[in-house]
Amino acid sequence: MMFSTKAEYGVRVMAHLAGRPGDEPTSLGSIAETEGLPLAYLEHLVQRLRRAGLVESRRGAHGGYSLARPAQEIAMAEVVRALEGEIAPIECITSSPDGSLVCAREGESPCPTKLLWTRVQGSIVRTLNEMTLADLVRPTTMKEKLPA
Amino acid sequence: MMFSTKAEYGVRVMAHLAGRPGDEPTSLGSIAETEGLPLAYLEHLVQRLRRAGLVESRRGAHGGYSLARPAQEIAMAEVVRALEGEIAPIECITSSPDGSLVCAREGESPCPTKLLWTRVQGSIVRTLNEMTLADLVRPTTMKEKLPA
DNA sequence: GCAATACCTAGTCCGTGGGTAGGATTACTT
DNA sequence: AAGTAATCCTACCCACGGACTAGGTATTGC
Repeated sequence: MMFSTKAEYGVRVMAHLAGRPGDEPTSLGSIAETEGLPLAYLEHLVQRLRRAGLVESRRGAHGGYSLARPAQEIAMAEVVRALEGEIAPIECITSSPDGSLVCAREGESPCPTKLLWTRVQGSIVRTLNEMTLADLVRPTTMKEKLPA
Repeated sequence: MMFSTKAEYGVRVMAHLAGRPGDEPTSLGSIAETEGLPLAYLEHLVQRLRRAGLVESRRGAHGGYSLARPAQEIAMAEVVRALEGEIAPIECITSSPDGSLVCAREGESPCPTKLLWTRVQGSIVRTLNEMTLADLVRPTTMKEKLPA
């Protein structure tokens, strides 16, 4: 697999929060329980989400987490990036501040394989940007419903 | 990074082979030297490529490796799959024999996140299938040439 | 004050990536 | 026949990160 459980669990937490439309925060404990995920581990992940400004927290009793923005304004690329770090298929491909793709292997003859990895990265980032959290909680096209 | 150096190095080896159009095999030693990669490690990778039927080998003196098929008939998805194993963004998403995508988490309520990962996988596999080895050695569009 | 929660730091365990080492086999060359 | 250049194969090693666990501190509601 190419993404770790950090992305998997983290996305599930976000989807869970998006499903609770009330502005009352949801405790991580309840999320961990209903999702069947280890609480202590989720704490790490949700911190990443918080530092990225994707969720807000309220401490103390009846505290918990809630989305920092409406679900349809949260691109999945942000979520995955917050959880996994920069999205790059291989190390030598990273995106510079201006958004263009850079090959880290500088002086060398430009890797003939650069074209491949840039395209792969492009397609990943594009699909991740096209989807928002809202698409997860109420899927846009449900045509591929599983047969019995 | 989402793919390991297995994919990176392996693709470079394939691109190297594609650049040597003669049917004389190329020794791994010379590839390792010109590409600046560790020979002993490449030996492992190239075995995967061989077992996948992507390269052919000739043993003994003046032996080496050559492409099993013309470069334009080798989809990069095959290469990456041979090197990295099944292409799946996360563990629960895998492709069944008939090509459809399956969520491993069976009885459970189908992960609401499935839609996300299937799309991501779909876009990766699609771009990887659209490109062939030939595209790497003589890129189709060379517009994004690096500035001095 | 007490309980429930978020927050923080540290540490553990284990698999895998990224190699090395060393030999066995095969085939060309002389 | 010997030597040598290569593939092939098995085994091993080490460091790093993923996937947690543990234990404490700070904050808030009741």
